[in-house]
Amino acid sequence: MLLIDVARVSEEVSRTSSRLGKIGHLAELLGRVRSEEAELAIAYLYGELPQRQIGVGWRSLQDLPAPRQIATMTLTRVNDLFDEIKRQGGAGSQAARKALVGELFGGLTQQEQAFLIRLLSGELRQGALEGAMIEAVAKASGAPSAEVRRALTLRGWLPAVGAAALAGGVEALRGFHVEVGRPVAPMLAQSAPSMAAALAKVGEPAALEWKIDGIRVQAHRAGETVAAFTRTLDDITAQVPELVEAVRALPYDDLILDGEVIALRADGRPEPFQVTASRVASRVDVAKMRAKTPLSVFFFDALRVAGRDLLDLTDTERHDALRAAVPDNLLIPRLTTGDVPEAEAFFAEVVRRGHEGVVVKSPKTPYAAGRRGAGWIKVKPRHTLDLVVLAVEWGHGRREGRLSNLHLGARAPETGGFVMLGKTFKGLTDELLAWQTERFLALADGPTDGWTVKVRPEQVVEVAFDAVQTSSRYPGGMALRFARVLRYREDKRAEEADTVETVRSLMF
DNA sequence: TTCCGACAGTGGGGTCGCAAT
DNA sequence: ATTGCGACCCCACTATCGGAA
Repeated sequence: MLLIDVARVSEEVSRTSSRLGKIGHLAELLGRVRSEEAELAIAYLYGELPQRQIGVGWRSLQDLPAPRQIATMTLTRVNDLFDEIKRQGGAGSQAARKALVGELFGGLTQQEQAFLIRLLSGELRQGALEGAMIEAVAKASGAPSAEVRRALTLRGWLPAVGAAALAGGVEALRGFHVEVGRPVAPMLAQSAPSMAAALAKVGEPAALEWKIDGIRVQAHRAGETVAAFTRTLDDITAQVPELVEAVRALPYDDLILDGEVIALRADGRPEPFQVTASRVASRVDVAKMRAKTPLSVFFFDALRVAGRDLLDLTDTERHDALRAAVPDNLLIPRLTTGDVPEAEAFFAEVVRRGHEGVVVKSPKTPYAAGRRGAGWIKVKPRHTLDLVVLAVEWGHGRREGRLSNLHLGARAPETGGFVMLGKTFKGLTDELLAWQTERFLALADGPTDGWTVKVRPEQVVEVAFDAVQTSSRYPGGMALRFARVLRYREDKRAEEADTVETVRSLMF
């Protein structure tokens, strides 16, 4: 199959607003792809590469050769070039990589180039990704989408599942099973603004668990072999020897457990997320890092114990199996209750201990792998500040032509100025986007680089955030984590905004 | 007919490792 | 030695479609 066929379908999908329409276009292409190229077609059409990454990002996609008129590039040839690009390494590799990227793009038409740029920069922006592709595979293969989802849960790579479905239908999908050593897409949590809201969503009684601010890890053990995978299924076994040792010491040798690794201080309180992230990301001298910043591991779910798959069991049943396999000191603290005051006391205690919040779990739900199911609801405390908008950036995509991303500043009374604490684009409705575009154009002040519009510091905005963290990027040495807009404060003047000192007092 | 679950999009700060400067 | 880039860790929130109620 030619790349142009895929690029054309992608464009068609972009133009179609109906979700069923998008699925139809995708399925139509899957219906005519040769089986050897099915995996490639599926991957490219939902924004993935079989290579996962090839070391080419937005910067490497500048200054591309002129397009050709005639489309001749096949999917197989694209894949071969991706392989070659990925293999480049060592001194001079950037030049070699650039040459290969040039060779690839020099063989493409305008439309194909545009498609590959979007694919490689991770922004397909066609309104259809994995969810739509699952349905398209189901439609093209004649298999129920639930079967496709199930196989995907167990295999973790949709192109492989899709190719199997297209070749062998439901029968082939049923051939996928849990394999120790191959990660399962982890279940994710929705969020709620309060414990009461979370309990109401779940329906009481619920299991409450500490939410600790570390790195999600899925641990596998087959015999004496242990492996650890992140949320995106990357193998980080080498970076977490503490986990490997802990799992190897368990009394079962055929296991898949779900948990979190985190760096704790000597007094048991959590280190800031940055410390845990630094430790887990370090690959060069793990032993040295470990001596300085040891990791603790805590488990909260079990997908397989003693060779028995637990995915379809209820939360309660899985937790019983977990407790049988893991000693108490490796378990995330948990309380089952339907009582709101009791739940709120639990929440307050978790926060008092310095942890991130609570996950409220429905006792009856199975492990909804890869989904943000209603079975898990996270609740976190929320801080707010009244800050001043210092500048605004033009938006992309559906926000094109709107001023979108706000630069936020706290008041610095001693200088009479403002200190930037970060940016946010979250929490804005279309109505608010329209309003702020007009408002900030009216406040525009000074030269613009065509991207960022500086404004007179007069507009106060109430911002919610999770924490203040140390920052080497911003002048105050601190930045907001997960900042989002709550509302504009038309009743407040900039001189009444929160100060840098107030923000500093919120750091831990 | 209305409601709500699932998805996709729009970007945020921080960290590491590597190659180029 | 420093800087830029790619990849990946954490992520919140809104709009939209279409099936559920």
